[in-house]
Amino acid sequence: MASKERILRLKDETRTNILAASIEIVKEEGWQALSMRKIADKIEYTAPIIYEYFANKDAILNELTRQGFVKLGNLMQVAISEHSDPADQLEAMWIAYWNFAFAEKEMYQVMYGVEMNCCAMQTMCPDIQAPMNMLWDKIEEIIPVEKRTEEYVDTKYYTFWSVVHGLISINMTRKSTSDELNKQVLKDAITGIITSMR
Amino acid sequence: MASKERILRLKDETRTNILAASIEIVKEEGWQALSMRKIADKIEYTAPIIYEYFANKDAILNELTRQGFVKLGNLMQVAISEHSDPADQLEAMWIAYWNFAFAEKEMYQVMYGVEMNCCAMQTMCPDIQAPMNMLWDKIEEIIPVEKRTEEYVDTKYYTFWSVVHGLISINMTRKSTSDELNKQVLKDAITGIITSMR
DNA sequence: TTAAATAATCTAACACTGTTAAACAAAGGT
DNA sequence: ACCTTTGTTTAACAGTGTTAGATTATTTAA
Repeated sequence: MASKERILRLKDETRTNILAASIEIVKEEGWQALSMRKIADKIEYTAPIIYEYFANKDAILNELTRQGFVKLGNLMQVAISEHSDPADQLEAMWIAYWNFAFAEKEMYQVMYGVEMNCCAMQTMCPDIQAPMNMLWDKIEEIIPVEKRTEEYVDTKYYTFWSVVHGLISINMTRKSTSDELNKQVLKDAITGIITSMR
Repeated sequence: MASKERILRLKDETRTNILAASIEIVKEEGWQALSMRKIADKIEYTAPIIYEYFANKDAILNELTRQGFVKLGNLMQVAISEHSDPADQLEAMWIAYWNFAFAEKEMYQVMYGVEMNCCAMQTMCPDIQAPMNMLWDKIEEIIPVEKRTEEYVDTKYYTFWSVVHGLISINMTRKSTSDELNKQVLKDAITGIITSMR
């Protein structure tokens, strides 16, 4: 009966292998170069076998996206743990967000890219919502009680996200801009919004 | 000898038809549904003749992108002409940018989408640079002379763009946010940056 | 007007893509 | 040993961008 477990473990392993191979290809050649046959080649199987583990290609991308959000959430957790002042924590969280975007560039593109299938976003599984909630909660914490309405927190959250995400996407298409300029704008924007909301 | 001109006019016409058909398909089914055979169907030809007018599919997308930037530039020109105060002009320009993004959603995605081929951006033909220059110049105009260094203008330009583009992309993936909230954040951000830079 | 040359257009194919159905092989249980 | 289930592959379909060759239509020259 233990062989059942071994086989389940093996199945799980090739599932993991599929995802690992996918992420490898995406990192090497960009996510538009990801093909079922290329994945199959890398895990030394033929393409149809992948459909035993994932419904289709989108399901693979969805899973990668989910894992990306989990990773981002963990990085934010670390950022929080390294500071005590809420404002410092929030800043560290956004910088973690920024660093993640460039450390896992292709990942970020799949996670936030305009081109992604919108259905994935509508599902909005908890893992995907987690980083957003972490930021939302921290923003709420910083805003003084007398201003703290849901709408106000929302506004600030979207302002933050817009600035950071906008800056990231602009830097992904045009790499010409200097890193100092970027960090300058980023830090300025973050501290600006933080001071403005308390 | 006038027949030569007629023929050239006809050639130009089918070139225009190809672009018109493309934009139609893109608007109807999104830019990922654009295929050479679908274009050919729409202009009542077969696929290979498109290659008489465009080197490949990317060339078509590039041309559409160029035309998008031209259109955006014109809209900005109108925005300028409708105000006299530079700060009002700049605000109107960004709002024109915002409106363009949603009026020509697919266009904007092709123009600024993270997924686009980066080579198109490296070429950076004048038409593509035009709207950027218009904004840059207007920002420069508003900044008082004592602060007016190239780096400072750059910083402000990128801050603007980040906020607006970020807000746009976020709203393109998630439509849930209320329009009032968006306009609020947009106007707040624009006036905020404007007051901060003079 | 007819013949040759040129231009315009299409057919067919190649090498890909995601995806599915059917065939096959290997293992397990009875 | 047989049957069933599971894992895996082969072959195919419909679609993609793109190109070479054949075909048709038009213009030019004799």
